[in-house]
Order: sequence, then structure tokens, then C-alpha cells
Amino acid sequence: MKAKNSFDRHSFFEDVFAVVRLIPKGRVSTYGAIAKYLGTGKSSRMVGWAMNASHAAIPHVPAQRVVNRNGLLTGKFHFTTPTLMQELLEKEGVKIEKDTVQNFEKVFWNPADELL
DNA sequence: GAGGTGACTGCGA
DNA sequence: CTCGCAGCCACCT
Repeated sequence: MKAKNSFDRHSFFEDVFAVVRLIPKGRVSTYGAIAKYLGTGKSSRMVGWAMNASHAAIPHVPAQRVVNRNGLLTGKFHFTTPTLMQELLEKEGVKIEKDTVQNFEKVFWNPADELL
């Protein structure tokens, strides 16, 4: 196939990036919430996969604010350093313990609830 | 163009 | 909370 990059056309990556960038500082969201908001619904994997390309997104996407439904920093190994994700969140006021967001229900930000 | 992969989720136990 | 199973779909080779 042609060597088409994700940026050759309007892909849902951009939609994911747009939503993630809307996450307020000190808040976090989940892949499922974003997926549902975008309509991908059950395919929350696609959100995670989209985040895989977030490093190349401009402006930068605050992927550290996106965790799985358990509040676990599942994607921290995809950052520059495995500790960067936690450090960024703590710097924003989000408490992290054992790679898990503390008070997750309180800092959770649901796009389908806030944006719609 | 078929097959493999994955930063996930929901449900049952 | 943990463990296991199945479904899900865009992207890459």
C-alpha cells in the first residue's frame, strides 16, 4: 500500500488529540470515556493506539492525563521515561501511588459529560 | 489484501 | 481489589 502517514488525512487521531488537549490541568480521563465520546465506543483500544502517535502531534498532547479505567498509568512506558508520566501528573496536582491515580473519581474528567 | 498487533473495557468468578 | 476470557477496530507489515 501507499506509505500514507496518519497525518495525510483527517484521521480519528486528531479527534482523540483534540479531546485529550481539552482535559483541564489537574484532571485525568480514561480511554473508555474518550472512546465513547468520539463514537468509537467499545473500541477503546483505538484511543490507546491513537495516543501511540501523540508524541508526534502538534501541539503536544497531554497523554499523561489519559489513564485506563482503573486509574492506572498503563501508558507510562511509552513516554520519554517511565517516570515522566507520574511526575507530570503530580506536578499538576494529581496524586499518584503505585502508578495509580489517587482520588481517581474526583479528578476524573468525562468529555461526554463536560463537553456535550 | 489478509493477518497480526495493541497506551482497553466489560463481565463473570 | 485480582484473574481470565472475549470483543472491538484502525493501523502496520
